[in-house]
Amino acid sequence: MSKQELEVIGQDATCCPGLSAAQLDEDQAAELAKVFKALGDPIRLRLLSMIASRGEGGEVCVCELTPAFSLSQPTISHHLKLLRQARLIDCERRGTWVYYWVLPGVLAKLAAFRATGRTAGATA
Amino acid sequence: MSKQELEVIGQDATCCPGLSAAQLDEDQAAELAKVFKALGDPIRLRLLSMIASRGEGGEVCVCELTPAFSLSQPTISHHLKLLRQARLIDCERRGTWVYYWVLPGVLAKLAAFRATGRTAGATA
DNA sequence: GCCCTGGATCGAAGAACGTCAATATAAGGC
DNA sequence: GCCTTATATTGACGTTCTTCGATCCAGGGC
Repeated sequence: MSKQELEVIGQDATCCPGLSAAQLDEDQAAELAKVFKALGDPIRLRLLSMIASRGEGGEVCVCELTPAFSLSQPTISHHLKLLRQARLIDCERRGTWVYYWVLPGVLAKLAAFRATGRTAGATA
Repeated sequence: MSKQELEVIGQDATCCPGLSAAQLDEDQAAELAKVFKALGDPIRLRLLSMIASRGEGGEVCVCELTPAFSLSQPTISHHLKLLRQARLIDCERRGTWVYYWVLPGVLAKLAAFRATGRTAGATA
């Protein structure tokens, strides 16, 4: 099923016809914009990158993330919350610590957007 | 050369190892965030979608874009400027009218980011 | 029970953003 | 030259974002 997406993405010279296939309606644009907005901050991008660096099924403790930035602990916690609200990551408390991991779904939808111009009307 | 990227993107179940390959440093994150921020607004997404709907080499006149939204003409002009500053589109004046088209480069970089975790240190 | 530690939440301050009306600029027609 | 049309720029206003210090909550050890 991902075959068609692959082909379109593969053509660097014609990368945009993906976008073109169908124009975004207002609802699709609003939903997509939320995700892009969540990614539109360097701190959040680095947080996501650090969490994703553990690979499939990997987790990172907040106690590893916070000291990696010269920002206060509440600020990091706030950015993690925004990433969670964008359904890009999720977390679980285990004992004293909280662990975060990446949710692949929404990122996959972004790729689908580029490839087909649609949001693959999944989970919302 | 896009072969490897294709493979990674194709695996929905393991969509994130792409991100994982290399962690973003501050500069990469800042540059990427600019693009995501430009995409993080529903109006700009729809503008980009409308322009991209003309396909490779296609153009759209501003006089077609502006009436598609219930926003003032200066506001649309402002959003187009932001998309231009993010190197997502470019424009040219021909007579009285101005025509916009999509620049494939940066969008391709976004795909590369998802696929390899790097920004393919290209133009900007 | 009390204390300590790791994280989240609250509330406020400043910066950035989206929008508009007004104005400026560019090009064409007279 | 002047007038009109299409687009960009300016300046202002309200909203949203980012950040912080202060505080709260959850869990573990005593």
